[in-house]
Amino acid sequence: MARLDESLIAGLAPFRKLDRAQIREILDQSAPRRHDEGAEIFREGEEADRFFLLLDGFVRVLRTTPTGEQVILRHLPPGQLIGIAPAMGRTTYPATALAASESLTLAWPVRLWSVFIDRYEGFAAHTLGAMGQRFQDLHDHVAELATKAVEQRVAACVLRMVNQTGRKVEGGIEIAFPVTRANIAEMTGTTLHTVSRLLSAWEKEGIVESRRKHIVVTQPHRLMLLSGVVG
Amino acid sequence: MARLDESLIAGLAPFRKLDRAQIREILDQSAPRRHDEGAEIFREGEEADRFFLLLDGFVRVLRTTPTGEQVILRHLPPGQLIGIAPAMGRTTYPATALAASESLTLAWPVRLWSVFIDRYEGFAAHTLGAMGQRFQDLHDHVAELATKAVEQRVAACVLRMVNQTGRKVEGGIEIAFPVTRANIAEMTGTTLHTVSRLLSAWEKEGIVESRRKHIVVTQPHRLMLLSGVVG
DNA sequence: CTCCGAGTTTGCGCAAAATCAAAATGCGAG
DNA sequence: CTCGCATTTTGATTTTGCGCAAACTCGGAG
Repeated sequence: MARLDESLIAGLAPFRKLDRAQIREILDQSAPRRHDEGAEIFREGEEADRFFLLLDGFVRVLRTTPTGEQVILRHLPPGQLIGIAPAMGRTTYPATALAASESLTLAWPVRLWSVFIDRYEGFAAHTLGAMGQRFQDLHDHVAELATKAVEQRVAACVLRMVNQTGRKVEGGIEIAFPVTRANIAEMTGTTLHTVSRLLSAWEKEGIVESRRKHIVVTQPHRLMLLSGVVG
Repeated sequence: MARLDESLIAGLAPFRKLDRAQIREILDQSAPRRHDEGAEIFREGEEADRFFLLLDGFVRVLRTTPTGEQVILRHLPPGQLIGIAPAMGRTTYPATALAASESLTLAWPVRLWSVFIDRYEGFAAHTLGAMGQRFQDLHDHVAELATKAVEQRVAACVLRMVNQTGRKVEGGIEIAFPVTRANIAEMTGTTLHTVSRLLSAWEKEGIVESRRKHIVVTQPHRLMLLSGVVG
């Protein structure tokens, strides 16, 4: 539990306004869970009977199309509530959540949702704020897919991951969780072949360095140019 | 105001659980507005100082990219609350809303939002439900853009409009608000040329009929096949 | 140490769709 | 009725990026 304690600071954003006793109350009702990399936290279509707080690690939210392809909708960093579909009146999860890296969550039975909303000040506001942010992201994502060329999309995708989760290392900024070419392809609506070609080209240009499942951006500003956020 | 009265029945879904006196109370605080086709209801980036209930007509929600292209994110039918970003902690509107056809809205100053939430039972639940639905739609939209080929996307887009707003006419189902080829292109991330070619081809096949700004689907099941919702 | 498999790289040809260009068609205003 | 503009259609050309195929590389299991 040393790991848990150390994660709590980062992970308790939704409960920021609460006092120590209230936090204890909430934690006492939760079940901590550890998820290996790649493990399924919940699956699309399952009965939505729990919601989670991501304490540590990263979660990939994806959807499987009727024809079997997977689309990665979003990555979530620690501190986010996940699986909150039931709060929006859904009885089943609308997407699947996988641990993108070894992760730590707290899980609560869904009936506690309304209790939390009623009892803890700031909880509802925090949730709505998070939903607003996710709307924003989804709108961006749609706009990007609809207007940008493949290279721009991939550049924007890498930048987004860097912004959300980048950590400084010598020589650049690295993405803090394992990402394969195929993952990036699933996010950007292209193929792993194309992603591989682009990353190779960028590596030749000195814009990024990548080992397997692992990307370091050495010249973020040049990626920004490619992504077309500026003229 | 005859028009308004007649619209109220359809438009008051968010207040379904209220009694007559409560509805009167709410209406008394609202300002009705008429919007011509193409008129702007609110604009991306503006201070979000009001929210709206769409009583009649259809609203197009769109976003303008830094490079000037427009992306249509969604169409909203009567009965929907729009401009509810402030409820999610935003101070500015995250997208632009245009009247897709002549429309009628009620507008409230944003400070009433929390009053409504506190005072009227079912209001919060209705809002959350609507947000859940929009998340679902956005996820679908992303998945569609990411995995489907152009013809499938356009087919799915036409079907979506038909499902949301279709009205039966002799010979098929028509989309109830004006849509141009360019509009469809903005929704599906393609060009109006391609959309035009597809619609022409479908017309030759007898799947749709279209005059300008106006589409009637005569064989929905064949569009479904094209959209790839089935194997 | 070697084997194996997941992940990655690369080449080539092709089909889909964008772009360029131009004409045709309606619709509404005067 | 006619003009002008917005919308739509269509053709020719070019580009993009996907599908297929094959090879390579790294890292871990035995």
